Amino acid sequence: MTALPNRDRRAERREATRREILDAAWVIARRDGINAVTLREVGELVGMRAPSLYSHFASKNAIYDAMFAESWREVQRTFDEREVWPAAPREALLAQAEVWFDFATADLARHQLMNQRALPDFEPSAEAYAESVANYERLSTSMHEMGVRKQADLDLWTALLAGAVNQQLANDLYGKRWRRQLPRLVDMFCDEVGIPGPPLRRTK
Amino acid sequence: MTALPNRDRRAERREATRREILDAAWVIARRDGINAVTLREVGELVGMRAPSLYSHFASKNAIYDAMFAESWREVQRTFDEREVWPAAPREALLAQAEVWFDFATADLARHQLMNQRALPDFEPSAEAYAESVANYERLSTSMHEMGVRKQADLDLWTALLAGAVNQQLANDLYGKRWRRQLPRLVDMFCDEVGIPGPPLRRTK
DNA sequence: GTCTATATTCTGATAGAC
DNA sequence: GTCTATCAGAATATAGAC
Repeated sequence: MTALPNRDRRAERREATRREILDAAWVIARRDGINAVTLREVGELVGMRAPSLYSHFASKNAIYDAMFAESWREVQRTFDEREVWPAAPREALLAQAEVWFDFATADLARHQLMNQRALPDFEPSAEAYAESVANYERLSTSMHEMGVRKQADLDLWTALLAGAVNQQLANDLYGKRWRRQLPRLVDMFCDEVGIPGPPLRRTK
Repeated sequence: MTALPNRDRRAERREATRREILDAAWVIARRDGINAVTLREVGELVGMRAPSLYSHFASKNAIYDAMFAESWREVQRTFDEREVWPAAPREALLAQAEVWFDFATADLARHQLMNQRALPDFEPSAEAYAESVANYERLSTSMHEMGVRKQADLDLWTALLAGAVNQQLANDLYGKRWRRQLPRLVDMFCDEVGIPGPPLRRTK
């Protein structure tokens, strides 16, 4: 009985190539927009001809699908990586808002893929979409623990965050005009839904 | 001295054709997305071959440019058409918010053209962009009259509106989940920036 | 002002040799 | 798994006849 090696070098290599392909797609997306990714250029960046990509992804949309899924996993990871959150509820909410805001505004192409329907012929697969749902559930649970239990209150919170992100990306791509509003938005939200605690300092 | 006719029938006809072309482009955009407009299909809908469109528009982007400009003119017109606005400031703000919200959510393709960068190779001309600036100035003036004078306060207001619109379009396209939040958002805003008046009824 | 014909270029995807 | 060759089709835009 010969023991198999406990590392599958072939699978590792294969996974590394998929990684390279996705990285190349991200480079193009960040440079020219999420729409501008073409198989030819992805291939060029990884040193392959376009048809060879089909050995690793079933289609172009399969590449987008993997990008979509990994973006949402990255959100989760970004939240999980931070071990300490403020104890005071308003400070905690602000910290969460800032993490989400910074993530969303750090990469316009990613944001368009995740949150806007920028790709006419792309719809995430069920598996990829599940990553996004998982993130919403993390948010929902976290808010529930803070006492936000009504759907309408959660909707209010997502609207406040989406609005700040959206305005920042649309009107002040490299600035901080709407990021500065986050403490204010958190206070307004907390006052509205009855989360106690001393108000955060505000930017008036 | 022969009098010229006081109607230029040729110019009228020409303008009517431009109008038909734009209408056809809107039909396609609403059906398949703003990206999906092609000159072939626009031509088909107006009973022309694609190259003939070049007699009326210099390029495909010139069509998008006209669509962008007329969208913003339509916003202006929608606000101008309404003669009576509530006297109470909070009611007035709510009415304005609803008008904007309803306009923005009525047509996803139009919203993507106006407010998101859904078309990689399109940038509005200076003339078209001026229509959007004019709208912001109308908003700014109107808010100023209500006592909202700080840029940060105006930014707050645009973030609240953008957030509600964005969430509605992204997560509840045919519903009213975020439209119902408008009275609440108005009250929160007024409390925050010091606009007096009795609170609106809220949806909690 | 509309047409035909065409240039030019690009796209995602497949077949089959190696 | 990667290649070459190619398909099949789409796109915007231009030239020039009528």
